[in-house]
Amino acid sequence: MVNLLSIQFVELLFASFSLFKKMAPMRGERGGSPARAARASLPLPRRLIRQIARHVASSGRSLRRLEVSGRVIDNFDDIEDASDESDHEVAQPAVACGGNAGNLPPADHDDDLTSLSWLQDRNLLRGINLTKGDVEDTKMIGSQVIIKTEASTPPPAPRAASPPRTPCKAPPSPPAAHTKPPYSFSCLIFMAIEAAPARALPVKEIYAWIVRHFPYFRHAPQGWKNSVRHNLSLNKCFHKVAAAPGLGKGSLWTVDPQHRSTLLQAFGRQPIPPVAAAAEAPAPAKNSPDPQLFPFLARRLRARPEPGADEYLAAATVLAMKYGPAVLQQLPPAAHLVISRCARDEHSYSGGCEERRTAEALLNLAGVCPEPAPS
DNA sequence: TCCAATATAAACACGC
DNA sequence: CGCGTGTTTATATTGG
Repeated sequence: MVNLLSIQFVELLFASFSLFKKMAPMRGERGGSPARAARASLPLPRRLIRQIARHVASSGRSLRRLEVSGRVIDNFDDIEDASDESDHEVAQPAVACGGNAGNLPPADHDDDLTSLSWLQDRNLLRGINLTKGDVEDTKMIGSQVIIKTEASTPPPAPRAASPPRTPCKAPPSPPAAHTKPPYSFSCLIFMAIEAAPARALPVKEIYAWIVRHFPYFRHAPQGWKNSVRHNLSLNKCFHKVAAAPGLGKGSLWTVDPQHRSTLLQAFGRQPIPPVAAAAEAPAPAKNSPDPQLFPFLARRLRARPEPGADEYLAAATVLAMKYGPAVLQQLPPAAHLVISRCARDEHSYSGGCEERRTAEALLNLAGVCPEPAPS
């Protein structure tokens, strides 16, 4: 079997090289200072390295050493200090690309180099599975990237600043009751509705679900409920259906199946879930979901879903976002295949390529390895 | 700078 | 009238 991860990493290097070439006229091809030359020897885009460092930092650790294809980066001060102007500077890749263009992403994919979602898309961060503790940790990513970390000492002082608006590309801090969840309101609503047995909830229940699973909102300013209602009304992904008799005030809200992929894309724009929450140890941390959180989703996933039913992709995504990828490993391999096929087949309109990339990114994020399509 | 996505606030209507 | 729900508008923020 071909080492897919290695291929993907070669793609990363090739894509970086393409970007490097694209940027050349802007940078001007002059001889550089020694410092510049040293910076230019980085085997990864500077911004990419910073994003990896921030992701590692989100677990309370610090990035100490990053090894890419045998090339070592161990001075991150220089990278942090570098100006934005040099963000895209990448040395010519140290590996031969060997005419792998057939597997290259579309040209516009280069833009994704500046986005963490691109890392997910290319499956590079999947291997990051840091654990708490002070011992040094070494991880392999894509069999060619090695990240060494150590516990940050001292841990960064909590900032009194208000929580960042979501979504944000920066990885979220480890979950805590006082921190705002890194999910947008549409994602929160999506999760709440998808987790419901009937996949329909009245507003009140949506509030309750959010408060139950994200304690931040227990003491958040009341405006967030207004935001939820605003989101339900304005977001065409959510539909109001007739209220069941005896429900009381209000209607039931559902996710429009036609717009589920939009919500999935929104999920794809969310930052990677906190590594601590994604660790396979199911010991529920503070603010982490109850194991019984999504019994219906889990049942759906285990019930050999029909091919093409993208709600299983949604369910898989929601499950993985909440439990971590380990949840999906409990599923039969056939379920992985169905999810994979669904992701590839369901979107055949003009934007299908993007849809597929998003779906595959979500699968990667969820830890599901899509099987290569049969030729 | 522009734009899209999102958050937040507020006003208002409606029905119980 | 109060309250919850739903709609709409306006504005701010953030990141690409």
